[in-house]
Amino acid sequence: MQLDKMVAFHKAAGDPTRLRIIALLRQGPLHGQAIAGKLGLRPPTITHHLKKLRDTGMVYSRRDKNTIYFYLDEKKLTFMAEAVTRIGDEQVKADKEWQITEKEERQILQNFITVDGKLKQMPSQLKKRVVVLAYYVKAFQPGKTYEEKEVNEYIRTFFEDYATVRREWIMHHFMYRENNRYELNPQEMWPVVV
Amino acid sequence: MQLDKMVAFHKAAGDPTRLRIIALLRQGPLHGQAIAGKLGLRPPTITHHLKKLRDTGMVYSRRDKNTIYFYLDEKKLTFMAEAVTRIGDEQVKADKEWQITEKEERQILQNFITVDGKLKQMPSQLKKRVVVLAYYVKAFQPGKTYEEKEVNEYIRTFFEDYATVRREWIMHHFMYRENNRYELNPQEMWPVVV
DNA sequence: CATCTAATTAGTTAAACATCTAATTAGATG
DNA sequence: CATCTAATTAGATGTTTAACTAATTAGATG
Repeated sequence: MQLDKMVAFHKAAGDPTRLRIIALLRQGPLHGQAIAGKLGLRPPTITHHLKKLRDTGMVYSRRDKNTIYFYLDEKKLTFMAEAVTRIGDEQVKADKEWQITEKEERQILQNFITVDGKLKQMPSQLKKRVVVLAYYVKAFQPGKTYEEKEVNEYIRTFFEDYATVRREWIMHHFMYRENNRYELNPQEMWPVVV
Repeated sequence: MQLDKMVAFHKAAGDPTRLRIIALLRQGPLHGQAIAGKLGLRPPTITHHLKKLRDTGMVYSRRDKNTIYFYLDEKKLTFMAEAVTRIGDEQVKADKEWQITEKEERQILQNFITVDGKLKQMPSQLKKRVVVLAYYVKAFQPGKTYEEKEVNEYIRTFFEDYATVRREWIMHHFMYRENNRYELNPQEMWPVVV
């Protein structure tokens, strides 16, 4: 995540009124007037704050008749909130040989994957491991959720140790787990390779 | 975590210069002039920013001769960064019968713990469970780290299902795990009971 | 198409804030 | 105790921002 996006996120979260809006939306969607009422503020003030929250992507809206409902995207919120705990990692990666060409990528996949698509072994070098993890995770459909069993079964079609692969997908933010179901993260949360 | 502390945290993190300072300190401690040099700013500016970072508790300092080194407290940083993803939970607790007197606490402990200190069963009601978890976790020394084996052994002196207890301690932020070692969190991170 | 509702934009005001220079303080050392 | 180094405080300046009122816009509906 780049610096100015992180700044925008924390600036957005760094205001009592906006934090209270986030707290309200965690309970479920609300429309502007309702928020204004609950907080004892005027509608334009709410618009002002919602604009900042929406700019970060953690809030989105849907219209129903005349009323616009605002929703909290808890996944995005969590991702952005945790980004500061990893700050600098991306730069380190960018410096330290983390650039990768398509040619290199092909080479890595060729080295670790057999002709019939099986993973020979999990690469121990981080960069290579991420390339391999990204390759296999693309089989999942964005937005769809999967049971742990399904995930395990899919992994076993190409690698025996399914627990390791599943754990690494979570660890590197390719997927996340909620209520014991698994779902692909948006690509912008994936580690920066290629 | 209360609202104004969260506001202060995100205000502190909502500035590019301060985020760059956090990124620098993640690599290890630095003194003021070094930070000023790396960021191309004047020392008073760094003092100004460090004051804000220190006020939140995520940065602390140690003196060595004439030079003051600034350290990042990554545990505190992580805790505060993640607090926004749980915002409102505490209020719900505070409303919903979450006040507890010392008398009630004694009663709960008496009900669930035998005379020789064993846990009869894990309470299913959240409030009671937290009371019990807090009681047993106090055996650990603040600041000391423990191997998973040690933790398990201790739990087994009072309850068979050590995995559950260990997991709940982590889940409720009584302890945290790092490099496969366990350590007590500061009490301010514990759930608000008593 | 006139009218209603909810949201947004425009413009104002007071407060907060990031940065700088200059002056001061806190400790260490000869 | 004079002097050095590093950090902090004080004060100034320009920018950002949270809140409001008043005016406008975007859609829905009779």
